[in-house]
Amino acid sequence: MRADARKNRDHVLAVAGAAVAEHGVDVSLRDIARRADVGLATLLRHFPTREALLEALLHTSFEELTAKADALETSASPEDALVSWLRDCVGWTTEYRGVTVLMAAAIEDTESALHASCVTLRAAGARLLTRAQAVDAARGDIDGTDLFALIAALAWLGDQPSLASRAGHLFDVVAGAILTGAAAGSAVDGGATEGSP
Amino acid sequence: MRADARKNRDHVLAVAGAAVAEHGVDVSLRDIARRADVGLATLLRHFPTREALLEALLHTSFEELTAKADALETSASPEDALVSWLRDCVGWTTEYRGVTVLMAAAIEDTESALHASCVTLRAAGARLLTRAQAVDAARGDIDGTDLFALIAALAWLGDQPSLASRAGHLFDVVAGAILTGAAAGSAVDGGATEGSP
DNA sequence: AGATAAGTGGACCACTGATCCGAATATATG
DNA sequence: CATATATTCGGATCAGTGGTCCACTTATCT
Repeated sequence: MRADARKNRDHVLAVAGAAVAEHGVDVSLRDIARRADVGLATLLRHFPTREALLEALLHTSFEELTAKADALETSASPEDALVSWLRDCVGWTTEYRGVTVLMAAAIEDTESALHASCVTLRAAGARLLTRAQAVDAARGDIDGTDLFALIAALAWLGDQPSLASRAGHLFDVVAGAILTGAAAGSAVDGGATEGSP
Repeated sequence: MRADARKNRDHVLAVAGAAVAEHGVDVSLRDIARRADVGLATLLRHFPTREALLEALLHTSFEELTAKADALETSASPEDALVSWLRDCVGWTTEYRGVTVLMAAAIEDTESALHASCVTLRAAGARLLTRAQAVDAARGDIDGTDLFALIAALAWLGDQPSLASRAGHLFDVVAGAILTGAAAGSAVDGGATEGSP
């Protein structure tokens, strides 16, 4: 790649990061190009689709999450590791408003630029889940895809302005449903606001 | 309203129903107008926003769901009534792909044409929930909005092609989390496919 | 320095929801 | 039945979206 192209690419990526943080992943690509003083065509050549742009943007985040899963696998009890990692996953998505829908679509779309990252993430979660199931800390009738779906659903809740305030509490509820309950009381801090209609 | 206008309105509504059933709630309004042999402006005068069109389209469904809640309140045990109604709600949304996002946005947007219907639905669910909580059949730390959020999250799962296959099973998981567990085993048929990665 | 391959971005396309306004039309009145 | 009027209609238009094309510029290598 030519030096100026690399510079342009990096600059676009930096601007895109700011734009996504500000307006969510549905931000207009044309706006990003404008803010980067670059033609839309240039942006689209470096990143042919919105997914490709996001993949480049979120790549390190994905790696961090899978690394964290690996670390937790040896540093924490199976149930603590699982719940802690789930919390990290859901919490992470809040930084990228709207990314949940794209990830849900990508997990089965091998054409999507986000596909590989999503599959890796699911595998990392599946490892933690299996480990928890092995010691009967998590119910046995769910698999990695179920876990991925639950993460996505909880993350989606956090994306909805009207429901985001409940996301934290409902995370505890759902996490409690995943765990068998033996040690759930300590693993899940159910201290959220009591039901207040 | 003039007779021809009413006829036009009804015709548009019928066509919209077919279009939404076919392509989901994000179907192009222009397409609906075209299929109804009507100008886009005509459609938008009868239904100024997409929400308004959907409100007219889903009005009877909303009424049926709240009526069902009322009926269940006297015909079934608190836990059975709650779970059965939840299942109906989630199942209903599958007929209108994409409606979940709009409903989540409408529940707190008093300007939305769907606002009133969503609030009514939430209230119906809250009644069933309170009744179940009164006999300790449902956990006490969730309220009507939490329930609405959980329904929305499960419905959203059903909207995602890649995750829809898990929606049924995960409904059981989440329903089990709402119930206290005393009678959960019988109220929730956990017979879905075992985890098969 | 010149040849050549690579990168660029303005102009364009089809599409979206939304708005305007002259034309068509149903209804009410003479 | 004929005319007047108020209502409804829909094509034209606008700003916005993602995406594609291609003449032009520019960096790089010989």
